[in-house]
Amino acid sequence: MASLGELERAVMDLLWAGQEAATANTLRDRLAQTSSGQGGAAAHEGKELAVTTVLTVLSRLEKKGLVERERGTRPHRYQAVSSREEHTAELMHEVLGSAPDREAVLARFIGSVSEGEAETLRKLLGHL
Amino acid sequence: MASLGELERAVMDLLWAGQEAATANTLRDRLAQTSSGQGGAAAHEGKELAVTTVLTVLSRLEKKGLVERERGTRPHRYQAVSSREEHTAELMHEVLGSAPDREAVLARFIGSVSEGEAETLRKLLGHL
DNA sequence: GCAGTTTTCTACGTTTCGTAGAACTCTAAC
DNA sequence: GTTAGAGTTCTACGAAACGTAGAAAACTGC
Repeated sequence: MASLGELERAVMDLLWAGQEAATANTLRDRLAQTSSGQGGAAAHEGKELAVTTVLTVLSRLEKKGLVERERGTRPHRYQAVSSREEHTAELMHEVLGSAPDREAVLARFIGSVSEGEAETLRKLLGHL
Repeated sequence: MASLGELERAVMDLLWAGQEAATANTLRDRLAQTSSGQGGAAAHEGKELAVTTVLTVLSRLEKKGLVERERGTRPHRYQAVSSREEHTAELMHEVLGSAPDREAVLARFIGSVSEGEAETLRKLLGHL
């Protein structure tokens, strides 16, 4: 129960991009616009989706614990529970966690990281 | 097309555990045995599967690029394309790769790694 | 109270995965 | 060289996840 579908991801991308909570309608509009400019990460191009579709997806994302909704206001407002970075990092831990030989995996992982990122990691590890 | 089903994972676990290529029959037998001892990572307990089931799963894993088969010998022999560590590390890169802010993700990731592993990482990074 | 907006319920088509029978293809023994 | 048995491929079905959305219910402002 970790991976997202195409539309689910598109919605999360919007929620992660905009810092404020958004309504289903807003999201539907943004989904329709995305990718009109140039090739972003939008698989859902100019497609005009029904609002109910977006709502269904949002409910599913809520059930998965990725999205939180304010039920107080009438047009409910939705927002990501954690930032994209937090979520991605969590996912990485999930992937890593299922391995009995974590250190060996980390070794491979580090082996194929760019020098710039390696430098960043060194700094981060120094702080511990 | 990255995540595995329960049975697919069980099969991969066997292929990763045994260093030699195995036949579908062998795998079926091992799947049946697993977990008789104590709680391993075997969701597929004493269940006796049909060989065709195992073959289907192996074919799917082959299509996904996780498994390789020797077609020369008659009972085809199957083996993992890459080690579990390689595969897991690759998965981690996949997860990370989809993020625009890789460094921020790495920061979060490192932040929640055990001290022992941090030490390992420091060593590995020193070698670059 | 009513019209419009918003949310929930229900549903259907597609894909993935567990599962396996039926049919086809080898190989070894005769 | 034919055949029986082992092995592989084809085909298929049920369950779950996901994209998609209409119908119905709930709410809000007038």
